Amino acid sequence: MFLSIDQASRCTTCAIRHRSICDALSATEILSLNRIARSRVVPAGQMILGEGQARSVFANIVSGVVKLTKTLDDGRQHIIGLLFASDFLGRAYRAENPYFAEAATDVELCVFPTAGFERLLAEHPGLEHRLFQYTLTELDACQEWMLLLARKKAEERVASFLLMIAKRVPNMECSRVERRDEVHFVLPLSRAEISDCLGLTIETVSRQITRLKTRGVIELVNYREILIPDLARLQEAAYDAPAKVPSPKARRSVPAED
Amino acid sequence: MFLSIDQASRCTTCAIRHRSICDALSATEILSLNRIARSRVVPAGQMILGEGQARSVFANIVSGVVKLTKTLDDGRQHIIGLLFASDFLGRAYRAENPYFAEAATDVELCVFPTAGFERLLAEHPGLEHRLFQYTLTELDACQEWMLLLARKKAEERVASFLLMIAKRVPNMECSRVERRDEVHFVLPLSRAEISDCLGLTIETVSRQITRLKTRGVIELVNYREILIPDLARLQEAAYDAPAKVPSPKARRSVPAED
DNA sequence: TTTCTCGTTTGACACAGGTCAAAATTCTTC
DNA sequence: GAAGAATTTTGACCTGTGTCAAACGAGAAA
Repeated sequence: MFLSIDQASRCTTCAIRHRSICDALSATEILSLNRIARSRVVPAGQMILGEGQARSVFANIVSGVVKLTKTLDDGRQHIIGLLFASDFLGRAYRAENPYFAEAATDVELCVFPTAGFERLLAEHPGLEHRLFQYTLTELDACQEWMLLLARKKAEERVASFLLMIAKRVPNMECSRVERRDEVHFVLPLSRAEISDCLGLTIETVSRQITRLKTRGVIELVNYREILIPDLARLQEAAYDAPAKVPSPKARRSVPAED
Repeated sequence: MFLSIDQASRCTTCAIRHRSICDALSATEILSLNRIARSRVVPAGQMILGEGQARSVFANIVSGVVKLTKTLDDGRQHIIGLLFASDFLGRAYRAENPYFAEAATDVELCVFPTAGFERLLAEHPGLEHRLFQYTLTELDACQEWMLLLARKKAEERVASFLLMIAKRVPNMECSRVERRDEVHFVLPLSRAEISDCLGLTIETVSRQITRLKTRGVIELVNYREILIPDLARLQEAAYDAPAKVPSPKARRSVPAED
């Protein structure tokens, strides 16, 4: 399970080095992390971290997609987050992990042992600072997603989801020449998983994808492979334009004087 | 707007001292915060912080309830969070504030000027650590709420909301003697605001409250005042029992070997 | 090739929750 | 107190999404 990698070169050749938690760390901090890091490959569908599991796991996602899920005990479930390459997995300072982490695709991880990582966190304020920054970004994304779940219609949700994927999944092995504004990607999730992201059913997701296809907003190469001819049109379908200033209709409050 | 308070005694007599961000800070850190803090009272309905506003505001909520909202530009809106006494308002390290903050009830704040607070944050790792902890708790709550928005039915949502309020709003000015397990509180939000928390309409919230009343799970003293005869029953109605172990129906993934 | 399985789409129908409108209650102001 | 405004409840009806079931691929195995 643990691949042996040449320690000296690992971080210098790391593909996510400058986008992950490791960016903006001091040389000492990087070195300390490097010393305890272990590479690990997890096949699609395998559990990485159990909900309520005693201790957390800490890891950078090097490649692939990880899904984080929460479940009600009658089986209703929701994917509270997706982790892509350069994202960080693991909840510091929590005795129990509040969610369930599973590889959505084959995943490469750079794993840090729990005890060692927590020690480093205590020793290096720079590392904690970086993790704090990352957590704030997570919180932003989570609050944005709440708005989607609370107020967007099915078609807007599906469009928003595709937009999010288009922004984060790199256009790998793409045979055709890409035009400007054209995006091509392979969905890392099944329809069932997409519906668990969006608070919908499989059927509704499928219908809305068909609808977007019919309207020409997206093209399906096959079930998993999607081509976006014009990102702007998808963005429009996603209603991805939070108001800068609250509209008069929605707001009634008095502006602050101070 | 800025009340003058005796600096020396402010923190020692502070009601939220041991629950807020200020708890677990060193004497030096508390003193530094105290030095820049200003007390401020905001009447219900007044805006505290605008969405996308240039710089953030930092403050402890001393009393009252603050609502944080996000709005789509056709007026659809959602309350992404409520802040109660001892909670912290303000997003560090963000140039633009991602939400809109407004006093839901009359609110007492302990405000820290932006520049001063950020300087303290840089100087005192202990303060940043505390804020990080707080942010993690916020993220937990946010992810829990996502599950509610994605998968709970209207009645469960309303029950969950009342449960959350029952846990956080102290039973003030309660005339009748409280029995064991009996909770009594004044709703800090209107039906419209509750519906904006739950991703529902006013009418649906009203109907579900009526339904809970009919079933005897709650009692209405008046529109705003609610009595919970038995918290356990409300908890049941809220379906507030996330699975510890994913149910076989919902999960299909292979457990990790490692 | 055929057959099987799994994931996806499509169709028919039901119902939870949304929408619109009016009545009831509470709060505010005079 | 009365009058008016605002909030909440209730009712009637409608629609978007869920549910159930069947058909349709696309791979995998034989």
